[in-house]
Amino acid sequence: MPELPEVAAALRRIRPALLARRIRRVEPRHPAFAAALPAGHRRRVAGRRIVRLERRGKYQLLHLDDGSTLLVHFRMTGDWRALPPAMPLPPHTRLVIHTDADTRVAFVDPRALGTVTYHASDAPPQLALGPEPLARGFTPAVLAAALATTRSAIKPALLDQRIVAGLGNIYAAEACWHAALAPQRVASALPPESITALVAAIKQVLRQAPAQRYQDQQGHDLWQVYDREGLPCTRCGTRVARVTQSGRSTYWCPGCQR
DNA sequence: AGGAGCCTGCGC
DNA sequence: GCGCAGGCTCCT
Repeated sequence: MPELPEVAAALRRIRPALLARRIRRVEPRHPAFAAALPAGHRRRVAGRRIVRLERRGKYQLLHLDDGSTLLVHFRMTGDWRALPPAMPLPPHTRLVIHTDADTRVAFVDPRALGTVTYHASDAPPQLALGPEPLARGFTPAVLAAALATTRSAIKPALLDQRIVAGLGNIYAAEACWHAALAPQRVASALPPESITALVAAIKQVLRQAPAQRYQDQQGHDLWQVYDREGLPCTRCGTRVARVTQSGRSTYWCPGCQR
């Protein structure tokens, strides 16, 4: 699920169960999660109080009362579920946080590519992240300056979390469509009007993303180009195309994205 | 810049 | 079977 809006929603979902609570135990339920958070780290986390929950890009930081941090990333299929008392663990639960209030939060992740890692207070996580796209400070001038540092095409550049923090493969493609920009345009060579349109498109796409899934009430996907190869563009009728950029699928409309 | 690897599930 | 997947890191 996880691009910025979904990560933000997941963090809101578990906040009541975790904020100001003491962690009684962190229980890995998959070898990769046990390896990423070894017994020594789990021991240090046990007994600590969670004093703040923060999102930065697609990362989540659970700040503990001794200055240490649990750093969380959903990767492709991670998600949080707050568990009502006595509810059995959902399928694909990879890690469980148990609190002193007997609340439980499950890290659910079918592909098990997500990560939960411990960072002591003297070595906090160093996240190489660009600006938050929904912040006031994310302006055309800021994006232009960031894009000037890369030689890549615009759509892969939008996936670079150092340029802007939180866009993933879907919303990067959708933003290019909304801005009527071909995804293979050289990022550093875009004219100011295009950058301005792109900033507006990014903010619009992220703001209108529902918290759960990007679908209407009938369960239809709301994407304009993503996963629509061969279907008519909703703006100009041209068939949506799929190309590979930096190993990822990019969907775009060759008719109206220039 | 491009590709492999990490993991598992899904649709063709 | 095979290809693909809303991500990131490390390698050539």
